[in-house]
Amino acid sequence: MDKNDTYILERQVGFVMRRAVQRHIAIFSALIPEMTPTQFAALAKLCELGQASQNELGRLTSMDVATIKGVVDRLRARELITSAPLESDKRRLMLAPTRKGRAMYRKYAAQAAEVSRQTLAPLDEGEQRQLMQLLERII
Amino acid sequence: MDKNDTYILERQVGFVMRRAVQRHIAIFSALIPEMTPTQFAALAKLCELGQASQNELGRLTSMDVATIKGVVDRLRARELITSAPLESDKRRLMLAPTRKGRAMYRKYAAQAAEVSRQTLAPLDEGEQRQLMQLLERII
DNA sequence: CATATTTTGTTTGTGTACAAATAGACTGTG
DNA sequence: CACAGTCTATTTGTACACAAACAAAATATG
Repeated sequence: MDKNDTYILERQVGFVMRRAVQRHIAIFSALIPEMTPTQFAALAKLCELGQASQNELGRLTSMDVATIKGVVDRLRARELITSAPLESDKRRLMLAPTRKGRAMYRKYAAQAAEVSRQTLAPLDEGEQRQLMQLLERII
Repeated sequence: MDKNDTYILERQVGFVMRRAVQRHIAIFSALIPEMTPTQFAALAKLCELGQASQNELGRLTSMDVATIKGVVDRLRARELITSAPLESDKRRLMLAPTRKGRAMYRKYAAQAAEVSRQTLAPLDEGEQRQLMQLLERII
């Protein structure tokens, strides 16, 4: 078998990305132990929108229906968001942040930006921009 | 609030990486529906090593003790690997691929490389190298 | 040698992540 | 209006991922 034919785990994008995500999550949970990146993403997007249906929020945060349900359930259990069926379309579950949810978001938005900063810290500014642009193109 | 102070979910590395990983996993499961990326990683590394303890394999594939246990359990249930306590160190559980496991690895190694190729397909060769190098630096 | 520490593995609990099946509500078209 | 197709949400099952607590075995150190 030729050396170049060999499958080298460490050189596969999937493996490297998985490790980079692991490091990112570790940084996140060190800086923001109160919630997970996923929960913060959902809360942040909902605060940005003011309100949204569960499905909508899932699409905008790239979570599938089952995943967003779990995240929403946990945010609601902590009283960070509310949910109520929409009168004009009884299929839809409208979500909105509570005052507590907004406060939580405001409290951690700067920290969350710091998480991104620390994650990218090994790179200079130009490299950071490059990485982001390259990543966006393989989504 | 200044516009530059606003936390924009879509511009955070964590979010973009999460989406890139999602796409990668989708490509993987389309090309190799028989196993998950994680399972393939463990099998590939074990085939490369010939044998390893569960702990060792976990470290080399970046899986924590609980995760590698689950992955090993599932690979063993499918008779792709065997496990046996080591006589000279009864704490350690030595793993080795079965003939079936090696065959599985050989069968899909090329496909797995193709997964990486398709994941990076939107980029030209230079950009692919760049992305890999940048990712490796933020691990 | 005796015991403190480290290493390896297991278990439990929580939280993503997705597929597939189901149910109820809406919409479009005949 | 009827009803086929679509949309939203839920449920179930499987698979990572990690923290924390535990047990057993090995190693280090006094």
